[in-house]
Amino acid sequence: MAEKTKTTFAQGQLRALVERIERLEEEKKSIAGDIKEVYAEAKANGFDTKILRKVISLRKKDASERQEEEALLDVYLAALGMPESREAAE
Amino acid sequence: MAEKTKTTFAQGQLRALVERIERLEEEKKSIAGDIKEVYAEAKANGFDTKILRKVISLRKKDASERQEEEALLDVYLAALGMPESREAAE
Amino acid sequence: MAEKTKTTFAQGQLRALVERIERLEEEKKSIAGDIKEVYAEAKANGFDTKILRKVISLRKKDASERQEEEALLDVYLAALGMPESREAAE
Amino acid sequence: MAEKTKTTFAQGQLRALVERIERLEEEKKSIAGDIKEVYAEAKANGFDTKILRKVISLRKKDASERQEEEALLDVYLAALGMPESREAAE
DNA sequence: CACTGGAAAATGCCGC
DNA sequence: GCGGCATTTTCCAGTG
Repeated sequence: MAEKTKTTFAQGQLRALVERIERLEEEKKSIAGDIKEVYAEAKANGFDTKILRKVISLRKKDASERQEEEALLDVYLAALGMPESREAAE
Repeated sequence: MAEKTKTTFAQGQLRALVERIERLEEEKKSIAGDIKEVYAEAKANGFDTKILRKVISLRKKDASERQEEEALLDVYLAALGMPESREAAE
Repeated sequence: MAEKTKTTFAQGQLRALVERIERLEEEKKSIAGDIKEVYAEAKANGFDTKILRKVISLRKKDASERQEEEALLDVYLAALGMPESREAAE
Repeated sequence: MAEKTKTTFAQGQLRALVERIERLEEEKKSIAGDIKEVYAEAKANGFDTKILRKVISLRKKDASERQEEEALLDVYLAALGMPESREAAE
């Protein structure tokens, strides 16, 4: 029966998708826990975690800003017909 | 010079902490990307991602509800002066 | 001078917005204080505030669960191509 | 029956407390909604709400607190060899 | 007074 | 591109 086969197949697929997602979210959560532990350790060593978080977020911002610059640079280089020129600059 | 040694040590510690955190956040982000990919794949196979997300969140909610029930039980037991009664249930 | 006028106008607007927001946050804070007082009064009358808080949060959760169910229903109806079917139920 | 009277009284009290708290939380929520509206209006008038929020939160913090945080942040950033990183962040 | 847990705020993400 | 929603992060009050 074609319909049933299709439905069954879709069910199996769905099940597999849900499992994969839940597995990945599990991993993500676990890593989040690890991060928390590192902050706890930092605090135990006398660091101010609030400031530490700010430091991390500043560095993140710097990085993404740099990425933007690089993306823009790529656009300019591409416009000049020099698409791979800046590979070496990394 | 003791002070300088201490400062240097703290610097090294800070550096190490920042690196560990950033490494872990990298991993977390990568997994988030994987999850996104699974949703994309689901969509490509004809699944409605909005519903799929609902399914995932419902299952998550069921899990947290169970936890909430246990927390409530703890509160009630504590209120009855039986703080450790359900230790064994863990 | 058009530019200055525009700038001045924007300044006045900004000032007004900030004042309105700060005023509202003041009110919000005041109400939070009232809530605190009610809990204090409850405690003075022999109620266990921890349990009281649980009760409140459970009732809140029940409410949001109802909403969640309706949202889920919407998603399903939409998936079945019946986007406005339950408008009347609001 | 004294016990029953006491219990009934407590029930009525509890009910009243719960209602008062829920009423206040309702008001609080309503004001939060008003605040959201003001931000929406600000955005509609061309203001960057993200910056606007930052303005509000800066005004909330008192000056000396801000100075302390900034000083400590500078120390951390200097330890990481990023002395100028936070110029732009404010 | 430090810690934990829960509320509020902020950010990011998805679909339209 | 934006508005709304969900997640994440931050903050704060209560507790021991």
